[in-house]
Amino acid sequence: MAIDPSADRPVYKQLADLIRARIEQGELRPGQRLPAESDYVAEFGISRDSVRRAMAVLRGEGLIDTQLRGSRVRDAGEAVTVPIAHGTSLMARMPTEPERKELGMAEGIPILVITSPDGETRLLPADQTIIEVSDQG
Amino acid sequence: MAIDPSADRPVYKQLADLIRARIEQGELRPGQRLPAESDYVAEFGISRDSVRRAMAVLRGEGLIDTQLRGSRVRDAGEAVTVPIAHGTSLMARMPTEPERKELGMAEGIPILVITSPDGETRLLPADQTIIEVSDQG
DNA sequence: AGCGATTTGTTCGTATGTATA
DNA sequence: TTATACATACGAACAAATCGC
Repeated sequence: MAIDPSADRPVYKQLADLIRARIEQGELRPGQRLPAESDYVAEFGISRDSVRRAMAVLRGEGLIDTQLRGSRVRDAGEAVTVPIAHGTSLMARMPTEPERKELGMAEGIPILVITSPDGETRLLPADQTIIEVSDQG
Repeated sequence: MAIDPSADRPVYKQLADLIRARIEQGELRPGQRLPAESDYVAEFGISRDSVRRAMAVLRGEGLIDTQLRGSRVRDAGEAVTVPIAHGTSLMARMPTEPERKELGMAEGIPILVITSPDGETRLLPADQTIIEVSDQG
């Protein structure tokens, strides 16, 4: 139930699993503030370092967003449906830190690299984009 | 050139920038072993904590892969071109830690979620996949 | 087969800085 | 201004896996 420091799985991953489950089960809803790091320290008797690692895992998964004021469950937000046409190719990767800053993206969000038949490329934040294959570009 | 602890940018991000530049410039090639954490500690006179944070940044960007034996520059590898047809929709996100383990993926690699017109979904590791829009699925 | 050295993984502690309420 | 909460950075210790001898 709680966290077992003697378990095989590291404490911070156990906590990440626990919080992730609470998010997926709707116990923590999008936009909602998570308890402070110190709350988790007190609740489970673990170090702040372990709590911060757990938060870093969840940020890396794009599940939470941490500002200076605390962490919140990320809102799925409104994704724009982008139509792409025949001959277009597409891939996804993580942005580098400078790219991420440039695009004003949160952590844990991939970018879509869309290459048109003419060779032109677009970078789109994946959390705001749904690709739909259409007849016409 | 080196790392300036008094700079605005955090030490670990400075180191990440430095190593990333070496990778992008080909000074560190795909498959090549990076210096050990202790080497960077000695080279720049920074803490191991900062070095590990820098490595975590680069792992999160999918640029390096760290095993117990050390970190290596990730090989671009062969991506399979997957054709998708009209009516298919697509999005990308980071896998959760359990998903990542399940799919046997390295850190810092997004997954492509492809939904066919019939509602069937496929999960594909983004580093092995290039999407190509074709007439026929 | 063993055994030590290397290297990363985890976890604690402490301290200081910075932004927000 | 004070209190809260996260960000960065140092140090220390031990565990676990791997490699070379």
